[in-house]
Amino acid sequence: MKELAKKYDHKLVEDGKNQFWIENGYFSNHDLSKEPFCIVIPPPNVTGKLHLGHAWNTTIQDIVIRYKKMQGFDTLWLPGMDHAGIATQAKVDAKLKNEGTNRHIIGRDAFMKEAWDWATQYKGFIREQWGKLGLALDYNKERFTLDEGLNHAVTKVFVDLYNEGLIYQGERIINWDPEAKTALSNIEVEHKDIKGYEHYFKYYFADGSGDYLEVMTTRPETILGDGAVAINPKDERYKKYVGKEVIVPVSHIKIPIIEDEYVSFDKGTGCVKITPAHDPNDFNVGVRHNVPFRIIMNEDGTMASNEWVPQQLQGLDRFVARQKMIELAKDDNSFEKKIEIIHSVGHSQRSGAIVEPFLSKQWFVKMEPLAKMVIDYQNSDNKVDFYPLRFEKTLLQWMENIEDWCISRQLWWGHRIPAWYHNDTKEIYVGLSAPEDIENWHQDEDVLDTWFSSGLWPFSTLGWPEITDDLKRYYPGGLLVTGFDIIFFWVARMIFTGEKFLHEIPFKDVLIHGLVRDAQGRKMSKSLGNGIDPMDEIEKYGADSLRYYLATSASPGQDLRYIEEKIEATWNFINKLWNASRYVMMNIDDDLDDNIDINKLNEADKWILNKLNKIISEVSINMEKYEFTIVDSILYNFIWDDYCSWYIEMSKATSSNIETKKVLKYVLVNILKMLNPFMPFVTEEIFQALTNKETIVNEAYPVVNNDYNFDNINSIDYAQEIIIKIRELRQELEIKRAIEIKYTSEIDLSLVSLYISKLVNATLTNKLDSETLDTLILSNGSKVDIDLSMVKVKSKEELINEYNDELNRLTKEIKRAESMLNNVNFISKAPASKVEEEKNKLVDYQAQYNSIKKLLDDLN
RNA sequence: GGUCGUUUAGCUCAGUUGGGAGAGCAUCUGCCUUACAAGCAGAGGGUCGGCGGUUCGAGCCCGUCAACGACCACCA
Repeated sequence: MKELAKKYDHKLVEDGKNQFWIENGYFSNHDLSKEPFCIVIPPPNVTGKLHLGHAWNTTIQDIVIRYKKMQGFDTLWLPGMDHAGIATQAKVDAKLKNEGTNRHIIGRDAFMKEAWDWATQYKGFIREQWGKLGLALDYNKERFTLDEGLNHAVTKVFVDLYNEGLIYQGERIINWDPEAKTALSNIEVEHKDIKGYEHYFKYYFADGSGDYLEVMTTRPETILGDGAVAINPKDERYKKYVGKEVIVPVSHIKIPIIEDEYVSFDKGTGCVKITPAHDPNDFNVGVRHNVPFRIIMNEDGTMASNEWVPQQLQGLDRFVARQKMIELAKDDNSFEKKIEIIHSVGHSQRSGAIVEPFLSKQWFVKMEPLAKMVIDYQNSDNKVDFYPLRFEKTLLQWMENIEDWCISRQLWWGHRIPAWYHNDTKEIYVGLSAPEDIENWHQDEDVLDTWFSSGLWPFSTLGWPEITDDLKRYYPGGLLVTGFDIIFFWVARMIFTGEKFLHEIPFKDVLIHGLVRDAQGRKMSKSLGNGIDPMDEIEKYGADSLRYYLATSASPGQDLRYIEEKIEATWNFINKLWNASRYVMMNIDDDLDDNIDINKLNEADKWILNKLNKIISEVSINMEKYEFTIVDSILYNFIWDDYCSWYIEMSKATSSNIETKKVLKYVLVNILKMLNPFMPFVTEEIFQALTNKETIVNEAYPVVNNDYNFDNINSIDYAQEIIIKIRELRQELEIKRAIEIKYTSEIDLSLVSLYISKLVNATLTNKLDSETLDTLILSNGSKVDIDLSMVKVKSKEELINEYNDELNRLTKEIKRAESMLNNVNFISKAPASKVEEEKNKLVDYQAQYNSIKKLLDDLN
């Protein structure tokens, strides 16, 4: 038998094990005779290293995969990474800038090579980190969202949706990121409350009367794009001006006053500048009233150089231009005032730049029919089950109010849009491959939103659109695990693409977790510098500690506050397991056979086997529901209290008994198996040493063994009551452990007295001569006398007080039980088992009461 | 404005079909009892945010209020 090191050293334990699992193909050899169970990993971005959120997310998946494997499924956990369009391109751009160049200088091909090199490097980092975490991934099937196969899937989806009219090209106001110089989808815009100003301008009437309309804007630079001023048709204040013209401040062009229901009375001044090319609402008004679309800004957020923009403003950054506009308006007496406000402003999720509403031609996915499909699906019996359930509502509400999805991005790093334009006729061709007379065509320069390819991940990774064996076998998957922050970005899109193209939603269950926060409850972020590198924590506490801590510290859907003391506590738990295992191994021989003869078991053996059966059943139920915090409390209490503190200690009384040794080992093996999905490294180490088997990962999950159900093991409960009482007495009366204590009992304790003797050095005798006794009333009311003649005993008053306290407590309990049992409604409505339970309690309480009453009467 | 979450011991959090309030850390006391002092044994500490309702019975279900937080929408 291998030996365990004297000290638990997580580094020694974890070193090499992941490599061992991979080399033996434990997670990549697939037994096709078994039922398949598949999880696809949420592909991390190739932009950086994994953070604690990734560690949490992947640990949960790993636990489920390992659990399912032990349950006899052919599990596939498919790894991969995401090319992360904007994010990666920004990183590579920054790198180029550092090297004194940029992507326009080096050109598209050279840039793509740089980006691929970047991606390859970061894929390596990520794989290394996955290895440290010990993830049961099948690396043979690893994919990347920009792989050729996945590109094939992306193109096919684009072409099919285009041919069906669900993808279209349109000129619209989109969210423009002036820093990344690309369009964004609505959900890539984060609204933040920031300080700004309401600026009030005077729009003088063109008739030279000197009168004016007051117009408010938060973005004065857009005044130059104004094509009209609108008022509400029912607004009596302004109705008379409709049809007249006003003069735009600074640019001094004339624009008409129009009426539109869109304008409200109570917001601003009731007069709204209409800037169709720079505001989505104005765009709609502009279309209705044929207001000219005047683009006054460049793609980088500087002011355009055209007839609408005065010379002094051309080329200025939009925010500089904003101030300049105010100054120029003051000069021509058209600036009224500004008022400071806090308002919500859209920021690019990736670059952080303030998003500019921008008129531009982009590709869109028509969402309504797709969203309806998802809603219908969730109303069917086949629906995806969300854990926790409330996130289904989040998804559906979004689907019900969905807007079309802008999918084109003005980037290079991504899936090229499969659209070509004819050089002469301007005709559009959309297809799986380029037109044959390619010299007459040029391809759309843009790439697709990263989430377009991520949205196909559950089947593109399995080879779709080819109908591969993997696709047939592993689609749809069993579970998706992800954070609530990407339900819209990712989960929703996988659901409708899966339903649309494979007519089946890509997973049965969706398990949603929250965010990892710092000890103060703040988001971990670069700007706060409060991020924690999971690799540092693994170095300090081991992957097992980190995994167990993450998996068991928050209930599903809740955020997790990272508290270092708690991961220390987890380390202590593993250390406890380690030492208990050492004890077991020190006491059993290599040739111990595993067949337990139930006729030779001691009371404690039966007791722990009973408990083990009970917790196996409870743990299994909660593993199925992903309730890992509950699994934790069951296992933790069983291992630390029942197994270590009670059973191992009691087993020392019968340590030479061969059946006890078998039970010690049997229970430990089952513990290791139940802990294995959570802490694969240390359980592997102990299991190998304990059993001489090759690995724990192919073991079957524990099941209830009906041979080990024993009735009436309550003598151990009585023994525990006596042990606790004697420990209290020793503490209170300062009786050293070396001094033996004698006691007598009304009930037969012959089967358990050896444990009491071992644990608290107390001996069962037939009769006590001593006059100085303390008496314990067991939970069944019977009496145990404890000899205290060796110490100064309690005074009569102290005893009377103690007994009275006890009687008071019991009186309350009896009253409570009686009132319940006298309640006709309780008897008739409560479950019979509950009524029975209360009756039994009452009998015990009364027995205890009578016994103590008698003691008290004897004293008096 | 809409939706959702959180509120339980000093701190961080569990508590899932409603049936006598739990853990870790912290605090106090006593122990190196040969697996474990990163440990063992004991102790103290909570009218489960407020109010109302349903129920034989509510931390748990319903209503309402409050505080904190998240997301969505709007923002001339």
